[in-house]
Amino acid sequence: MRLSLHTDYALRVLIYLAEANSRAKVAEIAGYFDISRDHVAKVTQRLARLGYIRAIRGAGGGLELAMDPGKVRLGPIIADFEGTLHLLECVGATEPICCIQSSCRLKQVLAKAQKVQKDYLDGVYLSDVVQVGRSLDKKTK
Amino acid sequence: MRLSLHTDYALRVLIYLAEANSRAKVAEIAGYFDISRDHVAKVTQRLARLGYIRAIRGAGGGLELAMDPGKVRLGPIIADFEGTLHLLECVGATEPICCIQSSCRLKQVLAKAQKVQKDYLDGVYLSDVVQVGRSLDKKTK
DNA sequence: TTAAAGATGCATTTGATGTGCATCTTATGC
DNA sequence: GCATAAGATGCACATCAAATGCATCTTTAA
Repeated sequence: MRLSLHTDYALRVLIYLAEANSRAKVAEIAGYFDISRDHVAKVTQRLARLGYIRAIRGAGGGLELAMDPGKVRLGPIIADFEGTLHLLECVGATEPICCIQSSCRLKQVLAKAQKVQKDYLDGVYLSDVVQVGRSLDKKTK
Repeated sequence: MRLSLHTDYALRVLIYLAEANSRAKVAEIAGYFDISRDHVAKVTQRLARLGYIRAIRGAGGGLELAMDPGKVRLGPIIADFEGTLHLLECVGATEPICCIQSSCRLKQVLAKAQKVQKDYLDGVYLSDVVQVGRSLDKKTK
């Protein structure tokens, strides 16, 4: 029931970029959150491939948000970074998994439980969780 | 985001007992679901301690529901078997975990996401997911 | 052409979960 | 009261995904 660290980092990177509102380097973000550079790099690659951020290589490069924070929903980001969202195996299965499946409605209940959460998160935007333009206390220049 | 197998088994045991509507042995349940006996035993111990079922030792013993299926909510069972339900560490923390915590509202959003799911599951009862009195197709015996 | 910055693959570590085994305790019935 | 049925419990090991660090490659601005 816990989200992976990658999801955590993905959200934090987006929040950082939204608040900084400018280009930032991987090393800078990693330093700010005191996380491994490698980790942040892997997360940002994925965020870039998914279209949330732009990664600019070369000197003077860095990362920037590629979308308006008011248009970035949290639900899909979490879904992208968490592989399966199924609470139990049977929820996503088309074939019967357990032998009482014919009678039990657990599957539908769990599917609904996932949906109410997903629906809520789909209604929350990046702009809802940040203070845009706030000046971040940079730890190191 | 996936529930542990113990939670899965706990729910299945309760469903089995509710449908069987009679005393059942650990070995019988394990056989029915084709699961390790040891696993079921551990789950049932916990269910017994939590008051959901009664475990009767000795010859002629077995397990029976200790509560009316119409009064057993799924939410608390899942919460009992899943240690932490916090989507991210910061959600359950009282101390600041990450350095943007002062400004970010991710914590509140994730807490709410958990709550909508929990609220839904709290409104679902064991009796909602079973067909009480249905005769189970016993595999053996 | 050099140096800055991100991209990528690999190898290793770690921790939680799952699994089986051995043994103990309790209760029933002859 | 002894033998047996059944659940309780602790220990050791296996397994797998997540996390982590390292080395190297690619792109691009100055």
